[in-house]
Amino acid sequence: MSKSDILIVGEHPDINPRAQSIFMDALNEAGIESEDIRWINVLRKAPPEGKNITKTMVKHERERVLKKINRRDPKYIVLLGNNACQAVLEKQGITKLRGKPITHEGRVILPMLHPNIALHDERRIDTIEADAHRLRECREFGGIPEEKELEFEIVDTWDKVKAMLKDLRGTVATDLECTRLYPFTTALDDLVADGTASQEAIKQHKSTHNGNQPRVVAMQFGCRKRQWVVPMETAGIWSDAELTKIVHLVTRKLKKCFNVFHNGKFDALWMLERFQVKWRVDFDTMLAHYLVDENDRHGLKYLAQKFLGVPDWDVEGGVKTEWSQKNAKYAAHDVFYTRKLRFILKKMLEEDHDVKRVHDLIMVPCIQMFIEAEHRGVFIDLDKMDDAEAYLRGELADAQEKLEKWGAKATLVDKKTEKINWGSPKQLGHLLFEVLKIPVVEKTKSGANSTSESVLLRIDHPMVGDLLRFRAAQKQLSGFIEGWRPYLDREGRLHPVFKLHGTVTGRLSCEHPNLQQVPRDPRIRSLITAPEGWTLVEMDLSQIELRIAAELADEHNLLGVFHEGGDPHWQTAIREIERGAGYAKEIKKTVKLHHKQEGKEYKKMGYSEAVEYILNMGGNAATELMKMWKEVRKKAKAINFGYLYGMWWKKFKIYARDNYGVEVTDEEAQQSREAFFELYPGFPNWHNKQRRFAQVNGYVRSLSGRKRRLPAAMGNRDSPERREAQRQAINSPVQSFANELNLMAALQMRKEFRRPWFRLVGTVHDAVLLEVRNDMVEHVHNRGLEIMSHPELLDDFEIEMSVPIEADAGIGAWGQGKDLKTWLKEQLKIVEKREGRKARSPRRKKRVKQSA
DNA sequence: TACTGGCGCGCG
DNA sequence: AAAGCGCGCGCCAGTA
Repeated sequence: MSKSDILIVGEHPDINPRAQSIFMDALNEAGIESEDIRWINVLRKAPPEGKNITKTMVKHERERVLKKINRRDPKYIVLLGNNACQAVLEKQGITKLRGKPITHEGRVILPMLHPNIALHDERRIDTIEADAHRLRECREFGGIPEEKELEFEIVDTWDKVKAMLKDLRGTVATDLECTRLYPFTTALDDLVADGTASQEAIKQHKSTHNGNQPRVVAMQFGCRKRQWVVPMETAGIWSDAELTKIVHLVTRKLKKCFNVFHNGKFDALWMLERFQVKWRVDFDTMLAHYLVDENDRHGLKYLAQKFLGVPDWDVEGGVKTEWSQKNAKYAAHDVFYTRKLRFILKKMLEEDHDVKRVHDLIMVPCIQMFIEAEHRGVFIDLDKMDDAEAYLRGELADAQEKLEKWGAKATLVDKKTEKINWGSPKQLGHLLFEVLKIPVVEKTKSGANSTSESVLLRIDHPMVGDLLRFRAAQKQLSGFIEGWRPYLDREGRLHPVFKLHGTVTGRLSCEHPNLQQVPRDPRIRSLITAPEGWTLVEMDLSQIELRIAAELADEHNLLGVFHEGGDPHWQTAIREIERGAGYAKEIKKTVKLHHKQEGKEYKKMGYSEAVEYILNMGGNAATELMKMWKEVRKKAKAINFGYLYGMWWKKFKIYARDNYGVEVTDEEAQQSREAFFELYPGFPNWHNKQRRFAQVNGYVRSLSGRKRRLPAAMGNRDSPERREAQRQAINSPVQSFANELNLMAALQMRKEFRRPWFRLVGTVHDAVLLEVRNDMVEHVHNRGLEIMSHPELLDDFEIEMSVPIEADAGIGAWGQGKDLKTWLKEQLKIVEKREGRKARSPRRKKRVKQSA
């Protein structure tokens, strides 16, 4: 290693001395001395006080800097900050470039953060130190460090195919490179491919799919000694027929291997979609790490860095989506390290048997289940979707037109259209609070005048209604009509992706699009349904979190309510209303209607008597008579959950104001909270127990044994952070186990019900969404509800619950599901109609008759 | 021109 | 002193 072989390219000579010493310290730490380096700057002088360095300033210096570099002829160049990158590489984006050495004209160039940034944010020192370390590695290696054990073959001849197949045994790590993330060919893909897509559609396609068609670029396998990289669909090396052959040969061999993936659901789903083969995932390094540390990140590169301390092998985005030698090398790294990680994570997982059981009995089986669910997707009623779109566009235009009258007064206008942007909180705030001089109600965290819904509702101005209509229509249109279009396949199905590692509690998250946030508004929710001959069935665990909380806290009163088949949310609903003295008229009216319905004579009764009466009726009966009760119960549910998980009375005040329109006094709010805990005195004890446990141990567990690590809950010093962690210690086991029950039931249904007539298409935390062939609806309904209320996996986990678990089912378009009796009656009618029209079609007739 | 953070809001 | 939890996504605005 020769001295002075490193050239630092700084911004200008007047570097802040502290920044300079941070940088030099980092270098020294990494074993690089000051005599090893020389220094030049992009600018010869610092810019005048208060002036920033501009792109053009840098441009002018570029040539001089390059000349200087050539004269000094260093082996290694460090670029400090964005301006140095701009000057030398003509590239920007230091956060992406940093830490990744590149070779150029025989020199190694390493972009780093400018040490100035550490003056504002101390945490950046770590990054600077890491990059200094990378510089040392480059210097020791004499170039960009490479994995020495890596030995990959590009499989481009039949001889290599043979050799590869022979090598596929034991533990094999498998991975794919693809042109994009979404494997399904969409209707939009077709339009783009045949050139009939509109400009707008092309733009949409570009932003969701990078403008690519779904193709597999490479398929790679990490074996004991070698990595095999097969060029795939976009490479042009193998014909389609040859690829099919290779894929089938490989698939057959993999059946006998121990198959390791990093996020195997992704790869197996792609192979199922593109080549119709089923791959089994035996171990998933991403999921394993998720269970070992749910708070950390789980990316492959990150884990390789963390556990193996290897250099970053990442490449620019474009390389991953196109076949090339560089792509092959990158691909080989992926499987090489995935295979290495498997052995480390296996050990870590085995350190905790309870967590491992969650992995083995729930998470890994879920991989297979969700591959199928995502492959099937959810069916969309496209005609109805068009109707919904037309309605929403009308609504939006109408609201906007009515708003313009007020917008004309605003001075802040869009320069092009000279109109206010009603979707901009900033412009709207300017209009409301400065032009129209409406008193400010609330500030946002960052100090802006809030224009949130709860604020608008408290403003007395004629435009509020139209503003809310505008926002509602805009939200539904952009989120669920336009937002869904890029994902609709040729059959009109969406294929949401479920992330098994998406949350810290063990719940799943969902994206592309998110099925778990579809509005309950029937205009949107009922767009999700099933195709001809099939029916959508939703089953949900009723009041499951409350039941689990009752169980965990051993809360006798609440347990009692559940054993008697009561409805705690309804109780809270009526009691809280009573407190707020609202809805007296409605309560009496409902009671009267109920008498009429029952054929009983209504005798005048007092308010408190009516309250008792309506309590006994139950929420469902009340909702049948007056629809508003459903909404009231829903709000009460939020209050129950709020208190259960540590909500304070001040927030209840806000909640009562925003949801009931009632201004509650401090005393009343405090009473409300006290009443909840008087009603359920077991909860405070349980809260303390959870807080104490988390404080001592730094984690909590759900009934299944899944861990939620809460380091912030530890220690003796009270702080907002510790409080937050303690509330999480209360909520987490409940949320976690509710989800696990749901998954257990889903897994069992998949096991018991046969593919030709049953498909699980999604889950929503405490509910499953199923597609069932019409003739099997009754069976799935009856057996499915049994499974939901006691999945057999509970026994494998040795969990015994004293609280009864109950499930409900809705049959038909999502959110408009009917009970079994109603649905069967309707089916009979449909069949009769069909028989009247034509005497043929005996098969379908028979099926439905069987079920009826 | 492309990314990031904050906000607001959809769901459980 | 201050106190429900867990998500994803569209949009805006600021910044690179």
